[in-house]
Amino acid sequence: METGDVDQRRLFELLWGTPAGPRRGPRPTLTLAAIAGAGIAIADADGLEGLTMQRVAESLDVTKMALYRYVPGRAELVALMLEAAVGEPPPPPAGADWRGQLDDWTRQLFDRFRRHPWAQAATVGPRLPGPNELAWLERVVAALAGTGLTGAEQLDVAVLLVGHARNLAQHAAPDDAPGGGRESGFGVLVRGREERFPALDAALRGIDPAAADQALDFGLARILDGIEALITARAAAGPRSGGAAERAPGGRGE
Amino acid sequence: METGDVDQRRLFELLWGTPAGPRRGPRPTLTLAAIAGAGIAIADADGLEGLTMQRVAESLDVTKMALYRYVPGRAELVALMLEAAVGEPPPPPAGADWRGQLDDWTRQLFDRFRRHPWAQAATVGPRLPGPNELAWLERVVAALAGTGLTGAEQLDVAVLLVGHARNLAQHAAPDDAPGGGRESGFGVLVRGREERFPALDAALRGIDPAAADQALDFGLARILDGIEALITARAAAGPRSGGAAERAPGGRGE
DNA sequence: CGAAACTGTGTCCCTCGGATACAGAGTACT
DNA sequence: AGTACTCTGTATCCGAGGGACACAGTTTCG
Repeated sequence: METGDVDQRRLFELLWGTPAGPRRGPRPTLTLAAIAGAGIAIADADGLEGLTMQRVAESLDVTKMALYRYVPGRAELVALMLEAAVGEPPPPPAGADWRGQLDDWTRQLFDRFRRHPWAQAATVGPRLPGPNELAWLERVVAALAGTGLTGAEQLDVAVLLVGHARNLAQHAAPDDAPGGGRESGFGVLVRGREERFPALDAALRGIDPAAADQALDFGLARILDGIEALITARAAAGPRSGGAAERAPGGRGE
Repeated sequence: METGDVDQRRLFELLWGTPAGPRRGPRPTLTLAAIAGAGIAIADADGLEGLTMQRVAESLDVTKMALYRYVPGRAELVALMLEAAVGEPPPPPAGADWRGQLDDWTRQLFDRFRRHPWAQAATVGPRLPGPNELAWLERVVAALAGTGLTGAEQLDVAVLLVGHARNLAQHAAPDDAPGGGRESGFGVLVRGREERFPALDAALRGIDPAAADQALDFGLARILDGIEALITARAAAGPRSGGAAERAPGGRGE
């Protein structure tokens, strides 16, 4: 499993190509969308390691090899599943400023990741993004237009938010830890080793098991606060004509 | 490959257990550390999908099945490799405040991830952390002790920073994109579809290819700014006795 | 010195991704 | 209409890889 060899050219055609005109032979019984959908259903239930060409084929009432008429291999199938699973980005909330838009955007993306835990594993390493994925990105950059951030910074914000949504979805994926307190996860590991992890022990002691798992909110608020600080500082410092204001000199932001 | 079935009990023993006393039979020719090291070398070179029990065994001059005397299976081997690859956390920079400590911490972790690209894929989904991993976490929480943040918030900061380091390592892993501009990555996809991704196109146009890939710095600065804002606000609002100040009410902070 | 326990090995099996060759179906051209 | 071409789904086969199992050799304890 996990051959990893992706046929970039074929995959590009699958993700970005047009449906192609009328062919000559017998008409296909399957569609890319149907195959991706079947794959998603399986991966949602049993994870990526439960996704086999055999099972996808069975769920579509065809032979395993029939799938290879549509998809070059497993890796490309996963890429198609990912593109279908993220779907089109939702419309931005009406009348929201950049912060409201990004807040909503991140939560929506988080939700997508939570619904498809396998998407975590499918988004490791450099890969070819699909139209939907790029459309999500477009939303972030569009929301930040006119804030005074440079193009590079706008993309960096997108990377930052995607990362946060992705990561938090991972941590809270199947809500395996009912309480976030000392009883679950790290708690049982720290117990009995308090002298080795004193700070962790102290931190875990003062946790309300009910009000935990707000890591998404917390991190998102911090990130947006940091961006807001940069935007206001940038606006106060030099409200130049909104032209070719490039990456501000000075290495590490601020 | 990627069986995914992890023997939690055995793995816990491997990660946290003591080396055990003298046994009876012939003394083992291998060590867990040696096996993990061999695995790391292979995965560093060819990625996780290049890591097979066969190859690990060959590089240690034993049979494949000999490995199973030490490690329950491939999944557990990867967990051991991860624990060994992250290693012990570096000592905090002398005389640094919480911000300096966290900044250094994140960059060090980023470096670890960059050195072992497979660690990305090995850290998806909930898993049992090892002593080293917990020691890294301890450092963050220790750095934040006395800042007025609650225990839960301190852990949330750790999650946030780990996520950022992990994500950025992924994006810039093998510096495949020499320039970050319109020529690489998204650039070629946006070109010719400017009407579909107008904001992306505008953002990509104004990018200095040389000064790109500062996403780590940018995101980290934003995150730390956000945390700093919270800390100062918390200190200004109510400098109570540093006792049981729990999660501040108000849902989405700020 | 024998028994027990542990190590490394050889062999076997199953699953899974993928290549290849073939038979049928539908379309385009004469 | 008929024929040739092309595309679809299939059956068969292969190799790689993870892991079970039984066996032989080795070391230590009673």
